[in-house]
Amino acid sequence: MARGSQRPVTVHTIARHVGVSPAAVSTVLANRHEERRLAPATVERIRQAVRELGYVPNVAARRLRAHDPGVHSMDLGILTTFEAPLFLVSRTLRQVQRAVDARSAPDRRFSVSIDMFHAGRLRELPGLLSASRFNGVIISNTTPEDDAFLRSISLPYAVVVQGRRLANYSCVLETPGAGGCQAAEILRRAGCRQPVVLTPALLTETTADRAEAFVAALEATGGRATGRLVADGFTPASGAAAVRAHLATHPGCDGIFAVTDTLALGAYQAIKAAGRRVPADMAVIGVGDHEHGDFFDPPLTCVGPSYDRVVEEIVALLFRLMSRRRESPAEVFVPPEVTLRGST
Amino acid sequence: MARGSQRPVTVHTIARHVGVSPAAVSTVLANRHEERRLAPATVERIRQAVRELGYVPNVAARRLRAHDPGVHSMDLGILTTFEAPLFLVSRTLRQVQRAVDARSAPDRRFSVSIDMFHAGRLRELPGLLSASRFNGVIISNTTPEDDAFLRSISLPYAVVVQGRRLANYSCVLETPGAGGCQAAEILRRAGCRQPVVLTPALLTETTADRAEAFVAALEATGGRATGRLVADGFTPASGAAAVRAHLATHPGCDGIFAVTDTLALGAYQAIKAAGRRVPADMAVIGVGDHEHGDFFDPPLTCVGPSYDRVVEEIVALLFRLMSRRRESPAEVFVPPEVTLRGST
DNA sequence: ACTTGCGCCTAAATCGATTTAGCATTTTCC
DNA sequence: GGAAAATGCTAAATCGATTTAGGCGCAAGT
Repeated sequence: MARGSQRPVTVHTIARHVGVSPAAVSTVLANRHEERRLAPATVERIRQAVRELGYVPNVAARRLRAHDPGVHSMDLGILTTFEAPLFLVSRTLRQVQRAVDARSAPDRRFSVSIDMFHAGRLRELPGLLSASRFNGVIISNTTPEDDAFLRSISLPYAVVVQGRRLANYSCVLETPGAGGCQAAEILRRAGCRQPVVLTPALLTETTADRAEAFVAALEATGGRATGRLVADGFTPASGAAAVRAHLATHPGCDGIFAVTDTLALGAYQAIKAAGRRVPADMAVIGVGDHEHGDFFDPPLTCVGPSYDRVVEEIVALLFRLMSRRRESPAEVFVPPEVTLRGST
Repeated sequence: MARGSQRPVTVHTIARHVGVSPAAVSTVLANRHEERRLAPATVERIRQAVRELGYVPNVAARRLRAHDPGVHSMDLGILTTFEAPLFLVSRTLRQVQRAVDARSAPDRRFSVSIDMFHAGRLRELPGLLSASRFNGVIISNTTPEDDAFLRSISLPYAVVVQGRRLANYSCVLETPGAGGCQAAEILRRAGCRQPVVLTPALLTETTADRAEAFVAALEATGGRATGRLVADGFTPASGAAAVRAHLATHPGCDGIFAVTDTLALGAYQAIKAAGRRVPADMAVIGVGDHEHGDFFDPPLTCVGPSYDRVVEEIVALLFRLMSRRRESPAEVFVPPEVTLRGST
């Protein structure tokens, strides 16, 4: 990459412009000109130059300088896409924070932040490759492009990947195949004859796996070839649209497995709007990734890993990686649990 | 604060320990020992020391060094509490990102992250005071303690505060009093005789204002003294518990104004569980801060500012502050809008 | 005249990691 | 045997901001 040509405006630039030393500029920027007795006229000239030249402080430099050598500080990141809903991320964050609070000490500080990238463009996240932003990260909601990118490189710090298997990283994910099978089983027992799976167009590895396992399980138990509904996005609105269209052409449909809960929420609306009832006319299963699935009407039956278990594993793994340097990558599978509620 | 005593493990520490130069250590850490022809034995000794001494790279130093002087980079932060739900924050982030994407150029890069603090402990957020983390921030969901802290200091960079008025900062908030009045008016028109307001125990300035304005408006229009339900937290479960208890003792209650939508969701459940109907037996109003209010059953009537408008204003203000240094603080009020849906 | 003190400012070190230029050896090759 | 090449490493500069120790000139005090 070609380096930019214009040099940035630094304290030196300003100092030269005004005809003082960088020390004077720094003093003014920190508002310590009184105690260090700079002449008011000088202060004003410096302030003027700062404004005119559009000075922007370099946070990395400030941080390096301000850094207390006696304090270990660790920067942790939770990386996810803009496109994904944040419920899950917020639970991850809370757990990470709990872990961090427990481990913090006067000489050991952590900072945790959520950074987002556009789906498929993880590689553009600044500082990821140069290892100049984080000491450890949790990566979730990646698309296949992002996965390919991750596979092609090796990040030189602690990384835990959530929801997919990448050979060179530590991963935590739902036991492959399990969720889809359980959903198929529940719908079969509920007597559904024409169940379908509802997925977003953009699949992550986990959602794709759930859908495939579901279809495979149905076929294995002698079910008929079931439809596969594809919603435009992850939102309830797109879920509702997909279900509405399906019901119009397939009135016999009597069961839906939604691979994300927000889609299930949309399905509810379309089903009710079509004059049907959940679960009497149609059973619905979600995966428990919506914070408030229990407050859906009726409460949503789910098959999916306990998210708290998943996050616990992730956090434990992350801290293990950070303390022992160079542990070989681990794979942790969390089996999905069945939460039977009112929708089946 | 006393500085820690132990010096951190740096490349120098390792270099001294192994008996090589820091350059060699750095080379190994970057995995460039092949191209720079370090002896395999040396590489192994360095790796060993890195592991033994528990080296943790200093990200600030790396970033400073890796920094391309031709590229302006701006670090933006969205600061919020752990306790607050993330729906809103994620919308803020999306808007900020859109603004940032539009302004990015080869010589101008932004990074946006969400950083969280414990309610009331904003002051502990690392780098906030030393200005060594962000070039600009959006602060939301602060508690009165945090507000007091913010009032007592002056952050030397671009700051926009959401949802409260602080004299020395730029703020964007709902027009005070408006939301509560509108809610009262809607419930009055719906013929409610015993409306209550449902709030979490921990109030932000905005939620407190809504509740107060609501009670005041009811009293002003000759309504009777109305109850005030206090839920333990923000969750649907705590909302449901509060409403359940209230209905048991006040069977005549026929309207609820919930100052957050998650509480409204809980209210729905308690109402339905008590064998009542929304809106026939009881009207419910929320504030439109839940992403999926339209998919509640029935869809939730809301009075609240268009969140997108709020965020638009915030983002515009933030970028104005960052480009023009030292603009005097602005206050922007966004009037709440009424979204009539099925719950009233 | 000589110190003392004040007002105003600067030089240089520092934070930690990385890279470029280059220095000693040793080996290879004609 | 001597030049050229390869091997294995280091010194020092650099990124940008901040702080400490201290310098220089001038006025006041003795």
